[in-house]
Amino acid sequence: MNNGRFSISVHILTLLATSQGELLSSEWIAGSININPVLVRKELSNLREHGLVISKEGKNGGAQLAKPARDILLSEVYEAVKQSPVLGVAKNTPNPDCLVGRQINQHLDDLYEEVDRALLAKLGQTTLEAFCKKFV
Amino acid sequence: MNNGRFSISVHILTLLATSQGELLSSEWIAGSININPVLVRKELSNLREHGLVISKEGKNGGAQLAKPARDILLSEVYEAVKQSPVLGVAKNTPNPDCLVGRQINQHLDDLYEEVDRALLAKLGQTTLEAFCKKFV
DNA sequence: TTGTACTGTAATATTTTTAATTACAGAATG
DNA sequence: CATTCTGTAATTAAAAATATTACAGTACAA
Repeated sequence: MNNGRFSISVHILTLLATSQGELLSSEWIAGSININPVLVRKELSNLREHGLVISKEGKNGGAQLAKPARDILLSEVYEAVKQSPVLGVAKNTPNPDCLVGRQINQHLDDLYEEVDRALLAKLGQTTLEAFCKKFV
Repeated sequence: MNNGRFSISVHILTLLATSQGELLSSEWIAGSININPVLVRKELSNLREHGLVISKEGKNGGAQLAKPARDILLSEVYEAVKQSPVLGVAKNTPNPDCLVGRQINQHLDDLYEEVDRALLAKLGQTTLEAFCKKFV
């Protein structure tokens, strides 16, 4: 769902934020997270599309933050990564001959969107900078 | 993660709540959700352990709510079903030689717990009864 | 101007997770 | 005592998440 990718993106952004604007390579980042560099590049690609990082190709290339850590909210990271509400999309195909079955997906989806808004509000309380300050 | 199971549990409870205390069989419930009856029995088993339903074995057996729908919060359903925070457990095994890698799992877990509390607070605003009233 | 060290991305394979199925013992009813 | 349920374990199948391989393209630097 969203999980692993959120963790990975936050990890990447934390590394970038704590590296004084230096360009970090996907290989180096992958070494810190301990995952495959291709996955890192995929996440960087996504973060780039969402305006959170920029990257430079070629020798001595790598990635850096697109804006100061204090201007990045964790809710933005979540939005960049999320594909569906945390509780998921109601995806069963219930029996349409049943009053409950016929309507449940709609009601669940409504509920899931509400929950997601609460979650975004919570994540919006923390900036990347504040998160990074926890690392001592 | 938690997703499919939460949907299924809410569906089950909605059926029970709208059935006037009648005992519903797992087969019947499975027909409304359109999933395998064994999965329904597994979820019922879990809901029973959490005091939300009671069931009766043998012929003409089935399940019913353990208490009135107005006394069941959706947060209770979520707690009955959840195995880990919505955003997951930080489960990578990052590089301990890296300042960020060494600490990130702890900080992510802290964050995920906070988020989960916000989510529970949100779900705690809705009773099963209120949810059922949406079905017309 | 060419070797080297990167990124970007597609395609494939592997692993993990989730859901479905099969199987059967035990309980309650009529 | 046959029938219709539940409860649960074990197995299989399907789906999703991750990892790997492969390689074209870009930039630097000697």
